[in-house]
Amino acid sequence: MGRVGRPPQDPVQRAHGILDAAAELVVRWGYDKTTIDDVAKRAGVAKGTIYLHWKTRDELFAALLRRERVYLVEAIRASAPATMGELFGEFVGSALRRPLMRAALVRDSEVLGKLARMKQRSTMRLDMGDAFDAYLDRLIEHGAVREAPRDHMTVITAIVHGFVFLPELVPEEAQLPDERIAELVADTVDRAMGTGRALPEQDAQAVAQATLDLLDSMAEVAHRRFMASLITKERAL
Amino acid sequence: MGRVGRPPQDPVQRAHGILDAAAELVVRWGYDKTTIDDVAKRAGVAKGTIYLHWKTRDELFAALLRRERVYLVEAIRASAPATMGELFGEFVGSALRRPLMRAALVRDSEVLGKLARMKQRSTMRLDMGDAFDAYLDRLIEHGAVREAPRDHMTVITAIVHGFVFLPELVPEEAQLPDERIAELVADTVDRAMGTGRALPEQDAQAVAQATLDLLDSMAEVAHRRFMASLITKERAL
DNA sequence: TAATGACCAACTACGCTCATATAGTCAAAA
DNA sequence: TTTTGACTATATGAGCGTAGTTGGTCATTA
Repeated sequence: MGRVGRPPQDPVQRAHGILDAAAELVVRWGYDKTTIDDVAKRAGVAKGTIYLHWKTRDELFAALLRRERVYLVEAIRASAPATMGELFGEFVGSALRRPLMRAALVRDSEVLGKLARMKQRSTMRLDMGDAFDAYLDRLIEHGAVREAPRDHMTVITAIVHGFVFLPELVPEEAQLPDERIAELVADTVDRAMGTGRALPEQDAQAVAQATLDLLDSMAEVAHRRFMASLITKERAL
Repeated sequence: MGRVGRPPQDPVQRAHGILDAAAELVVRWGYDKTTIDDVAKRAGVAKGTIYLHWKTRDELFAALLRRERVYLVEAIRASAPATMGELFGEFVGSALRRPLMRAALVRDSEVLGKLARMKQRSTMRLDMGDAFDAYLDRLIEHGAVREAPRDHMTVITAIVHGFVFLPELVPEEAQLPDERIAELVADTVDRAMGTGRALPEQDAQAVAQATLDLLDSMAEVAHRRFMASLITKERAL
């Protein structure tokens, strides 16, 4: 009995190819102007194939953003931040470098189109939730973050967004390079949240470890969510 | 020879009345939906009268925003901030409370309409320019601001905007009251820019004085610009 | 069995017309 | 002399029919 039909592709690999195409087109033309036909053509698959992976157009783009988050977290993790400041500095620096992530954070309607006007996803909160609270507690234990004025998450949100929006706020000639912005974020976060005192080596190491642990956990969550959105159809491939 | 014609109104007072009407309507209906006829009716003057003050609709609204700036600066001044943190804390607190100022800072297109998409006015920089640089220098002299990482203005812009945008960024249930946000801004700015050391009484007073001086100079500039935009026609009234 | 692309219904964009609304003017009123 | 509001030219937008797209399906193909 000879095998019939064409050899099956690796679905994950194919999904990545489709997302690559989608990413390219969305960054160039914006969500509203990017059609499924375009994506299929660019990815070198038939339109129907895309619908083997995602039930709707929107789900394809949801997967795209989830993948961006995976890449972002991995990039931050790769830079091995040792303090909370470095963590968020790298977050902003990397986000500014990634057009899609930047558009998602700034809700750039040129790029996101109607997506920007829809549900304001928890892109910012990054689905950290509990994990981040636990991280903060660990830092407080080690004296890296003061307990005082509370609302840590709020302050960090404001600082991070303030710097992410910066390119929109200042005139062309006053723009700073992304790296410089990342430095300023790191410095500002550390000063805003820290105790001002230098940490004993012991504690500094614990903080670095806690930071990496947080990133690992975030990477894992992000990755799992992304993988789950690669095949949205009921039936497996 | 008996005087002919109707008694002239005080032009400045009348302009304020018109701006009051405009402010109310713009906040309620947005710039795009607010017509000159509406404004005239609400202000109790004829349409022609409005054109005695401003050559175009846009100039009327420019004057409106300039007046908002005057009120904002006066409100900050009235709170007598003694540190740079308090200065910007009060700035954000007051701005959040004033719908028009808030809309201008956030570029809320619901309220500003096409105005938001037009020239991004120097609303934020507040025409402080040189005065603010001089202020910073004075604070550095007195040890209230460290010289170090430079880009002070950039950092402050980011912090201020981050907190101004906060209500747009966090979900309903996590909203903080304006007063709390103002506190957090004050704290964040002081920590981000300060030296961490406490100031001798002497210097603290000098800082407070410098802050008031800055506000006075800003108030004066804002007021002059506003007055100049009350009568835009060539011929005096 | 896995992948395709022709197909279809729904939607969008567009050109056009017409009625209404509106910014700005100016002769007349007070 | 100051203020007015009827007046006008332009802008805006609703309505509508058509041409062209586009998201999503599924019988057919390899």
